[in-house]
Amino acid sequence: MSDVAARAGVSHQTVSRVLNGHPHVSPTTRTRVLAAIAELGYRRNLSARVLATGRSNVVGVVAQNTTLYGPSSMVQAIGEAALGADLSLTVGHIAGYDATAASRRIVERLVQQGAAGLVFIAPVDAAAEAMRLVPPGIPIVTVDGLPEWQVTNVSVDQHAGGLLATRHLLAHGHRTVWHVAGPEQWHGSRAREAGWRAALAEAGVQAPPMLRAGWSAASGYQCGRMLARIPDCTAIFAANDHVALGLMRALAEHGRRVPDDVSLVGFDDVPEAAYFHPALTTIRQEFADVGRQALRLLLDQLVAGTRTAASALVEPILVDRDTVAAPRRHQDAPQRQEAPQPREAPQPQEAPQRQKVPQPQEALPRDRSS
Amino acid sequence: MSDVAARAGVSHQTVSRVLNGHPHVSPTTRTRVLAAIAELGYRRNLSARVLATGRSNVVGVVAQNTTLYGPSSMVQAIGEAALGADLSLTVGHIAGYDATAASRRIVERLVQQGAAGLVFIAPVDAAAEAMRLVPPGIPIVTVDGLPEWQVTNVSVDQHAGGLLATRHLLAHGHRTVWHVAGPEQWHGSRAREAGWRAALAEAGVQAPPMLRAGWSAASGYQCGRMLARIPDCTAIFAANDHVALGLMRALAEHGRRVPDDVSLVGFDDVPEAAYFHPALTTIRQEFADVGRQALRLLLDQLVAGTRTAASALVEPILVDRDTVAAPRRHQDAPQRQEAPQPREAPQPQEAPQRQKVPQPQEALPRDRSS
DNA sequence: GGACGAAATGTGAACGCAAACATGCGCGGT
DNA sequence: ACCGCGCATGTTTGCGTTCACATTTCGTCC
Repeated sequence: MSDVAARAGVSHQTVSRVLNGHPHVSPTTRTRVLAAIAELGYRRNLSARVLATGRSNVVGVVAQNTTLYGPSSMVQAIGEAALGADLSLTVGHIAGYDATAASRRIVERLVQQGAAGLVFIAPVDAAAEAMRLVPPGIPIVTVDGLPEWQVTNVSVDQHAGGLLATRHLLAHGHRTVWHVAGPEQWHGSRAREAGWRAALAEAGVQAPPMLRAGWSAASGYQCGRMLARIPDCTAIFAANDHVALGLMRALAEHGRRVPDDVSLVGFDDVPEAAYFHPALTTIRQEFADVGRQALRLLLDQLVAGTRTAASALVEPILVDRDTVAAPRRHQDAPQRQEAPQPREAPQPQEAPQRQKVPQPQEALPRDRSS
Repeated sequence: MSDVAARAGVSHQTVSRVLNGHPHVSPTTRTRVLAAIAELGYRRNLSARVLATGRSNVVGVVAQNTTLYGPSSMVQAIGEAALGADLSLTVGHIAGYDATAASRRIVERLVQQGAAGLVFIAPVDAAAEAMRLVPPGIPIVTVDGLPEWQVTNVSVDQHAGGLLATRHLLAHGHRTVWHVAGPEQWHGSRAREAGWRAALAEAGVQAPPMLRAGWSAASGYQCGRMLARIPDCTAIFAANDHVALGLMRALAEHGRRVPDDVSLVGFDDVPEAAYFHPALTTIRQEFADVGRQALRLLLDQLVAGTRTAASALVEPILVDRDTVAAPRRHQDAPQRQEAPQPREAPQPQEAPQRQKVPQPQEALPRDRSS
């Protein structure tokens, strides 16, 4: 910086003023300084700046399972929003599911780095523990956190999602709705389950036993192998879209057609859900919206200078596609089970009127993979 | 720090020594200092440290399209490897596809932050441009970069992947293989296309016209609507698994069965590919491996203190599942096209011997979504 | 034309740490 | 008994900024 000052024939302080856009700098010196900066290829040292000012404009994000669609979408959205707010982002990626030690290290580092604020993507309790390590002065926002943590939180209303899915299935005339839930540790799983139970209760039907899956197609497949053997099971609410995919495969292998024999609702609305076979009816979570709101709430705290306990809920929406139909008449079902040709096609063109082009304007903007 | 020193009854320098694990500190003072640190909840200021030492242990990652499976897996792997190497990671997420401006800002910031090294996930040219802004002193590794950039690079051997896929289809007796390519700007797309052409050439067959898709199921679906009308098209090599999914749907809607009427090979091996309907034969990219190698190569440069131009190639592997079969005899095909019942089921249980359980031990460890 | 005030610029110190150098202590060897 | 060496610790300085304050310059009003 003093090199620049020397070259421009001014003091270092004037250079600093130019750099920070302070007033009381004459246009001529400003251009002279700017020219010197350009000629020397000078870049200000952010560490020194942080040291001198005591504040930084970096926001830390603590996330796990960032290969999953939800977390990665949210991190991406937070990143974009941060860029817009002229903040820089440091993302700490926690490996694996249980990760208290890893998250502790990450938080520790983020704090030492002087992060101005922290966003915890905390769909499981592990992340909450590390939150204690954050000095009270620095603002926090959780995503998918728990209200009892008493910090600003934003999440999708998972309970409403469970309600939506279950009601949708019941409205088509199903006696009851089965549920393949996600991992127990995830808050979202529990809330969706609660929503499912609530919808069942309000319809006055008893909840069938619940199955537990991971988030993967593989675990959905395992659950599906069980459910396919239960003739009474005509409607399933799946933990997420990939679990639904695994379910569909298992059902197909057992000759149970979707949606003719069993109806299915997923969760998330991953971009490819519209192209499953058949196209998946699902509950859409607007992850990008969640990420943006998280950053906004953090920003609010940053300018206020204090932690708050505000919160935002993003409403999920039902995306109706081809995996939900009215159940077949009850007497048909056993008849079908005893049919000699057990391995039949799972409904491809049998109901051509459902064969709508899967809304390209809806699915196109969201590209995945490779 | 001086507070700690005062409390422990030593000088600040001794505290510093303890913090950095320097020798020549007696065990008793060490424990005393440690105790004082714990009591005071002291945390060293990383900015000051960076300022004083001139070196930082943060690695910058410049990435775009981090919601895609590939990039997110790689970022995740880099993050885990970095944690292991006691480095911290700053991830700059570039929004959208064209992003020279955004990447420039991100690089600028990373450099100012004093990043010790940079990883560019650069599957398109946009990222390369910003690479010029990095001062020559600081090491760079690109992922999916181009050899002519003259920097250390690691990528999956996409050419070999194209070769693998095309040869596999040809080996099953297909006259030729069609290709639905990914976006032209992506280096990987071009390399896969080249591999496809090479395999075709070595078999002495002419390349059919090539289709261009995005990475999404939606764009695959659009391409599939065209290909489904071409009776000669019996084998397709898809840009990636999601494109393959879209293709499968379009083919099914036109009554063309996979693999009976047309065989299909995808790319990536996303966790749910084994649960597509039918299970997708695909080329697996070991993204996590790529990420780890990238960090290793960066580390090598960090200790060497110079940029190098080493590089690593990760070999893709063919994962054979249920979407590739021998083509039907030629006289069968037209007969099928003229059949009065045009909308028939796309091969569910007709070939039960292919109905293998989709290797749960392979798909289980990789959980996605929500 | 002088005084006053605002604008423009400069000066010194401090931020928290680590590196280099300086000091004090105890030990063993001749 | 003395010297010298190595270990343990303290002191000083500087990293590149910004901040608070001091100083100079310029325009303007009476």
